[in-house]
Order: sequence, then structure tokens, then C-alpha cells
Amino acid sequence: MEYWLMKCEPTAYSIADLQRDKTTSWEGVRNYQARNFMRNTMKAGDMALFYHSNAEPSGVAGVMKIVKAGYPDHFAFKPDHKYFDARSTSEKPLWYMVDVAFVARFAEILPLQQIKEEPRLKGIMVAQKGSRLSVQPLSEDHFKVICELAGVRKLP
DNA sequence: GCCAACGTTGGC
DNA sequence: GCCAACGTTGGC
Repeated sequence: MEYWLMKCEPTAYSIADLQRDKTTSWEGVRNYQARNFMRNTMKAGDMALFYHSNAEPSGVAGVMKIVKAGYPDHFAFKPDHKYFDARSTSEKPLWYMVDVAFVARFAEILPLQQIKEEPRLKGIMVAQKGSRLSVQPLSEDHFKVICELAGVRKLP
């Protein structure tokens, strides 16, 4: 099983929205590196941190689970959709998405600042300068440390 | 809102 | 294949 960190601006979709919806599709990723992770590596059963970017404060907001591995992002096929991309077709899809399910919502956002200050999280990708990748792999240790810092003792 | 860092595009 | 121009991300 792999662990991930996935970013989203909470003004677009937040952990509260996922808590309400229970599951959602994670569409609109338009970066090749992130796409490769979703298409090639991510599997149902993997765990992921939900990261609020461009937020006050930015940081990890909760935990989710991958419930469907990578499949073609069909929003890219819809000409009127903001995620439309004419280069992507159902015969040769360019972009991929996954489905995720709500697992836990942190009582408080774990701010990026705190992640940077924690020695056990040294080297974590999200804390690196200029890290813009919206789907990042995460070590099991880092995943557990973040849950512990957020006060999540046992995941359901 | 600013802007640094990064990714993508396209002329050559 | 180089690289300047442009667009986007995301912390602050």
C-alpha cells in the first residue's frame, strides 16, 4: 500500500465538502508527473492526506482513502467544461483521475509551518521550496507522524 | 495581490 | 534541441 498527499484549494473543494459527500472523484489534475502517479501507481486502498493549498492557513486538513484507481478524466472530453482538453480523447485519454473516500477530518488544520518545524518530517516533499506537485508520494512514517501531530490516534 | 518557482509552448 | 515567453501554482 502506498501513501499520498493530494492538494486542493478549499475554496474549490474542502475536507468539509468531502465529509459531506463521503466520496468524490479527483479530476482536473493537469500535470504529467501527478498524472503518472494517479495512472500508474495509485491503487484502491491507498491512503492519502487532504492538503488545503492557498488557504488560511495552508496545511493538512484530513485523511482520505483511494477507492478507485486511475481512470480517464472524462471532464477533459467536455468542450464546455473548464477541464476540457482537446488533445484528450476517449480512445487516447491524456488525463486521469481517481476516486477518493472520506476517512477523517482533523480537529484543526495542521499548518505547513508546523510540518516544516517537525524534525521527524524532515525531507517531506510538501515542505520543500517551490513544491508545486499536487499529487505527491508520502512515506508511511511521514503519514503516521502527521496523523499523530493532528491528534488522530487510530484511523477507522 | 505579489512574486518566486516551476511547467509548458512554440519560434527558430 | 534550445530557450524566451508565457501561464500556473501556491506561500506569504
